[in-house]
Amino acid sequence: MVNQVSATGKLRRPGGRTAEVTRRVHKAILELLIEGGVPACTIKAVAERAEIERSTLYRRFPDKWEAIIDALMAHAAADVMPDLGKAFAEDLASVLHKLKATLESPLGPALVEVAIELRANDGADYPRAYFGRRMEQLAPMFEAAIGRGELPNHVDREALFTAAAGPIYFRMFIAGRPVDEEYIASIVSSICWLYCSPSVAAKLSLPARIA
Amino acid sequence: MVNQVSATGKLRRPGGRTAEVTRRVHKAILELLIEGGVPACTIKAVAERAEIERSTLYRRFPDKWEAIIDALMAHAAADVMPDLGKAFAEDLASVLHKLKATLESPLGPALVEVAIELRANDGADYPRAYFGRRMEQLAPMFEAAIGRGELPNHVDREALFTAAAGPIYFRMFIAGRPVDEEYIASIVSSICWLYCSPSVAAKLSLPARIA
DNA sequence: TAGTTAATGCAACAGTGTGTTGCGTTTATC
DNA sequence: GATAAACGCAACACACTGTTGCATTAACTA
Repeated sequence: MVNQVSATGKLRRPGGRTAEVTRRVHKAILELLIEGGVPACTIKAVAERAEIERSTLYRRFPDKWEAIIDALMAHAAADVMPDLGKAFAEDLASVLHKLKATLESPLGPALVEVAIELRANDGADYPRAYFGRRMEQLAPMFEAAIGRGELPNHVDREALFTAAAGPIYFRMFIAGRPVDEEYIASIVSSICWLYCSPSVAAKLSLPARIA
Repeated sequence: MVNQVSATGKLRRPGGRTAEVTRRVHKAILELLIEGGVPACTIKAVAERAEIERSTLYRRFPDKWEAIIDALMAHAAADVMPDLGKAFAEDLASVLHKLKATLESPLGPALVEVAIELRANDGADYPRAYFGRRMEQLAPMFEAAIGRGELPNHVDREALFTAAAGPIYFRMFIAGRPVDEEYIASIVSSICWLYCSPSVAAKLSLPARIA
């Protein structure tokens, strides 16, 4: 009788119309997040944009945050990283440029806001899952660098990426300052200086200890 | 007639009862943010906690975010940094431990949430102001380190602090992972390795290029 | 292909938070 | 002490959330 999904967490008729509804809901959520951020992404607005009923959304998701998570995880799963280049420094710069572009897009603040909101409420499950997905996507970059001998086999990938991406998030959202080419280049230099093998680091024109 | 403050931005009778109302509002906002984060910090709840009228809040602040900014800026202004030690690495570690404690407190997610929310809506004025205030508070630490010869005179203080604090924010809120003693120590080592003068860096037992 | 029922559409409802306004009262300032 | 700034009070309109009962459609399966 009750159409709730919470019991199993999965729909028992995932095909056809249901799949179409899911697709439209994801599309509507992402569009609304891009257009007006989380404040614009209300259940009512999502339902209208997706041309479905509000009650359908409430029967599918416990609250709007679960719906947003669903859409963002699907979006992340479909996302692809930049093509690999010839050197780790080059690849890392590409990844950070892509990150900058994402965070500067209207979807950027929404991504961060969702992570913060969910951490404050329901723990860190979503951030961990989202971050884990991102690390998986970065695996080819790390493996290529290790294959070239630029990074040691046992490099702490998460620590490296955190040291690279953390300052970008911080500078953009916490410090409220722009992230430009030069800043990204300085991050790449620092990371390589700290993590890459001596032969790679030696080639860097890093004005070390002077930043 | 209309009691609005938005025109000048300042109250024309800031003393006595008005000052008491301001004090109670700030106290109520911080308490509510600590107890239940931004979701708990509604205009209604603030008014009840501060034992004032809702309309008074609406006449003072354009919206609840302005009220929250007011309370957080006052809180930041009254905040003090840890006492200075004998070495820059020591001081930086103290600051990062304090940051970790703040971010792990119930007020932590609220601070980030406010920064994100405001950046998405009204630009980056508040994050810049808040960050600027924090940098001012860190000035003694930098000047002491420069005085000891540990940091060069022209060190980019904002870049240094961003490289130190950014990964902590990222690891805690974006990656959803805990920040422990060891991680802070590794950050301090990395920062000193990158920014401190060679004589200081030489003393560090940083497992460089191995993380 | 037909039957079962999961999934959705529809409509009404209660509850809560936001933001505004008019008017009377208190009190800070000169 | 006079003036009006600031506040208290009360009522209002509006938007979003979340729920529920019943009708309708259509996805699965036997």
